[in-house]
Amino acid sequence: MSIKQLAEYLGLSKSTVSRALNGYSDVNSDTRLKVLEAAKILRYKANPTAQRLASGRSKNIGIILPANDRMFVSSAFSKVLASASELLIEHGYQLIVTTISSLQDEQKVYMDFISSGLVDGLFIVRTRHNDPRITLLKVHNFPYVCLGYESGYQEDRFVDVDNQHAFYQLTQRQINARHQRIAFLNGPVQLTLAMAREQGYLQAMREATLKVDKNYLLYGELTERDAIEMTKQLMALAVPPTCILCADDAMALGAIVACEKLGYQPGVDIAIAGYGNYEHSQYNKPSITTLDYDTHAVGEQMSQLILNQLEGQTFATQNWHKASIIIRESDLFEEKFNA
Amino acid sequence: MSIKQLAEYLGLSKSTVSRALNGYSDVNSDTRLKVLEAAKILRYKANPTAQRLASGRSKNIGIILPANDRMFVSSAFSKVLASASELLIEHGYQLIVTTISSLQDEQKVYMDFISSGLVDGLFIVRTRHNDPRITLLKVHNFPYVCLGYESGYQEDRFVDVDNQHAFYQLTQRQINARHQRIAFLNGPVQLTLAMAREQGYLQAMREATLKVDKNYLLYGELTERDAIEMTKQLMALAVPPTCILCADDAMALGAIVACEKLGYQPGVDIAIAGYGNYEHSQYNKPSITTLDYDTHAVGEQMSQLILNQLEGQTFATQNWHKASIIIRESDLFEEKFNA
DNA sequence: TTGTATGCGTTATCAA
DNA sequence: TTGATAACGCATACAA
Repeated sequence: MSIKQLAEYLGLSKSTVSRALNGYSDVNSDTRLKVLEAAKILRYKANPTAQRLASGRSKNIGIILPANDRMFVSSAFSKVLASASELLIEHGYQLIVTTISSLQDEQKVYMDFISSGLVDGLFIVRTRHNDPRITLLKVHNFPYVCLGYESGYQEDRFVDVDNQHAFYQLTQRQINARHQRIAFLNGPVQLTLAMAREQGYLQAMREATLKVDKNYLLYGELTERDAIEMTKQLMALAVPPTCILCADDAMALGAIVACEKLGYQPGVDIAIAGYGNYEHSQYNKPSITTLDYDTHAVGEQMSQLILNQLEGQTFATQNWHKASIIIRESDLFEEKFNA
Repeated sequence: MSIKQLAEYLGLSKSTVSRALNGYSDVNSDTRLKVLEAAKILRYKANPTAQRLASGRSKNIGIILPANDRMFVSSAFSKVLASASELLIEHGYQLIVTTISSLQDEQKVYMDFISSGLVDGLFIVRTRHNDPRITLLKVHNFPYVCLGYESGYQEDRFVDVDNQHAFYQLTQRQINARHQRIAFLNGPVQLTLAMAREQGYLQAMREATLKVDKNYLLYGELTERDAIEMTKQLMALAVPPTCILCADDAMALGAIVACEKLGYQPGVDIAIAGYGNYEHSQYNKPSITTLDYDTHAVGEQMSQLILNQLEGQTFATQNWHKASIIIRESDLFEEKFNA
């Protein structure tokens, strides 16, 4: 069923049918009704590929994720994507996720993707310091929205959790609990989220005039495994910390496991907290104190921002989302910390 | 940079250039070299949309996932997808993931997807009894590969873990440990994976001439939450089980949490095991006895099967993959079980 | 071995 | 308000 057949059936020209279908004003309203009805009866569906070629637009938003074990695994991130997708669908767009393996050249993959006509816009996640992907998209004037922020980002092109404030709060909480030796297991240093979280941590420490031992600030992947290694290092120090903050809940779990193996009891001997409120955190023993944010709102916001660019929509933008502390067992404290 | 410009630059016709680029044999090898070189220099990239329209093929494999919280969250599944994607990329294909919300009509979404020309083939996951999606794809003669199996599936169109044998083994292990009252928290009954796992469980029980109390076989979503509810039911029975097998590790975690809340000590008072070897299972307290399979091989296999259909490739097919038990703490047993 | 011509299913431009 | 006609960028049957 092509537009040609539909036109023949109606005794009209392809162009008239096309205009009627696409809501153009210069078409007789009777004609439009007939066309619409016939389209319904004959179950006519425009071929998206042909539309794309002719119009230059695909109605797809893309996102490129690393094809490794952790591809989709952060449950918080999965929720963000799910709600981003739902809003797009409501507006006639589809989210399409594709993968990049570590063997592929990132710039080339992005370049191919945007020049393929497969997508009209891109979501960029895990933004990095001076992110080369953003440079590329800017150069080619390609619509995008970042999940992540760094100074210089345009207001209408990013959504982020206020990571700095989140970790500022989380650190203050430990300071109020009279911790003095607070370590921070951070994610990869080039990620903007890691930089922001670190800033929040440092700010709180500074304000409390607590010294940050260089050995207390470590970087690794956001995995249990790396956190275990880093925790071992921490606890082997001459003066180990009494509190370990982690860049996400996977690391917090790793820290807990490592501490226990070393004979410490998290939530009693040592305080540990994470970020992201991952599915598992509430069930862990001890349950993990964490930072929670509105994943639904973040996902929606990303879609709204890209639609603003693409469709001239005017969704009100709210770039920044707050994270709030969920107090659980892993950072309850005892007087002994202050010995 | 279109093929037309490239042809003009070379002083050749579009068709010759096209054939040279696409590896046709009826082109002079000198010409081909020139074309290839020029394409490289000028950074010519064929426009996929135009290719698709002209050839009717997209070089994309699609997969449609529910846009809900658990969309990507099983870590085992994420790994499967990652390696499926990697193999596809090696062969010039891309995996594209799109979502379906609970508000959308599934048949319509699948229909739109396959008639859009966006994908050449589809992966079907979470196969169901008499899956209507498969019926649809068969009717339209659209290439697909299932992750999941039910009697009647074609050999070259599915990959699956031998769920039945997996749970047969897992149940036997509990029987050998002299458990007599073994419950099974299963997934949604319409899923083929749930049916197969249940068969394995029943088979082992039957062979051991153990009676399966109807109250011991429950169905729910593969989530911690549902498992918690189901476990409460189980343990409230006049004669509660001494062992709870779960359809996946998320449920196993839920079962553990619920049992502890009720005063039981998993791994001591009660045995619990799961499936999938989720990231978290090894770190839980108690660590979770589970069934592990080669996610990498499964993902690769899916891609190979779809390429066999699409490209006339002849990858050797291995439909069935074995799961093996990883013994951990959650189902260690004590004599008291046999009181 | 190469080139010409046509088609893929739309949208968009311009006359009528 | 409608209809020819030309793109869109490529693939391909057929002719040369």
